[in-house]
Amino acid sequence: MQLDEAKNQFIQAWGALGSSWGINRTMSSIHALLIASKDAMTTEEIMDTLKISRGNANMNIRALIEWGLVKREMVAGERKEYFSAGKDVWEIARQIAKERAKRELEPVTKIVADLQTIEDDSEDAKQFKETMANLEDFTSKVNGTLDKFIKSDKNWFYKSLMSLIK
Amino acid sequence: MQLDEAKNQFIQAWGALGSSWGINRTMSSIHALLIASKDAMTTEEIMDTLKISRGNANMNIRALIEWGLVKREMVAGERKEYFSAGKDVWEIARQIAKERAKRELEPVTKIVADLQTIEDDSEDAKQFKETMANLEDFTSKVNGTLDKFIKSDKNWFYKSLMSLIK
DNA sequence: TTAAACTTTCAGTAAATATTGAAAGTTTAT
DNA sequence: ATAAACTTTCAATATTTACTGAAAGTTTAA
Repeated sequence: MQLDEAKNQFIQAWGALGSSWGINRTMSSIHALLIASKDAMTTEEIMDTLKISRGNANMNIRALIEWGLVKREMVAGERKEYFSAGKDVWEIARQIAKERAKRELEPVTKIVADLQTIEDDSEDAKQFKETMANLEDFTSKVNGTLDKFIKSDKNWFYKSLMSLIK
Repeated sequence: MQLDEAKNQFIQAWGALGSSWGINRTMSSIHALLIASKDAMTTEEIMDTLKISRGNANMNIRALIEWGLVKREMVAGERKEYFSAGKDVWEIARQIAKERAKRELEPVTKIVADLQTIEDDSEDAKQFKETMANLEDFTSKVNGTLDKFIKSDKNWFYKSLMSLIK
């Protein structure tokens, strides 16, 4: 297999993975392309390689920057902007976990907490409240772990995980 | 707040959460409805409550059953099928993790392993292989943890998690 | 067996989401 | 100040994904 072919397959696979987890295909593909590339790339190069429009490239690069997965780089003497992605997989996972927890888990946790305040003592309501309480307990534990993970350096998490999986 | 209103909000929130994680809204809503309901429900009741068509209800109920999140129940003397969802949040998380890892993580892991076999010793290729190796290491660790999680009883995971987050 | 009670399928349609590309906006060098 | 080099925006459009509902299929009781 050639390097180019390998990169290509990686871009495909990463793009598909993203899209089945609710991240748009182009965003994941650009991310994959930058992960697989040694050097930083310009918008133009990204457009050409992935055969996407300027607008699409621009929007998704910006999204990746917002997620903290890609950063802008200036090359001395050049007017263009260059983009690169971190190669540290732990860091990538951390960033993704952080963003998604913030955007999607937190709002639900808030609602679930509220829902336990209903005043109704039917059997049905009792059971509902119990389920919500369990759910809150669970999400707060997940969040707690994520928080530690997010704040931790790679080593801390690595060690904990190792001891966890023995 | 009334119980019905609370259930409603929960259904909305759970549905939105699912859809931002690549699980369709109806599927998550039905799941939420069944989690929030003390008794098992028929297709008819689900259709009415969520205002969805028969076909949609049927397809998503079947998907939930495939995922192991919902089960059919027969009520003695009744011809209709009743459906209910487990209320144990740990079990739910376990089931979801298991299904998604199988469907979406495994294929990528396989590809990533392959991609390290390219024969090319440019700097660029060297770096690419290194990134892929890290990625493989990472996913295998995640998978290992998931496996333990999936096979474990609630207690095992609870204890491990507690020690992890201290 | 047959007909009522129920479940499943699927072609057509609707809704949500992503993409394009041209125009507007911004920055920089001279 | 201005024009070239570049970035951003957004309305129109294409693509993907989900939903409907009627028809076909299945099961059960008598």
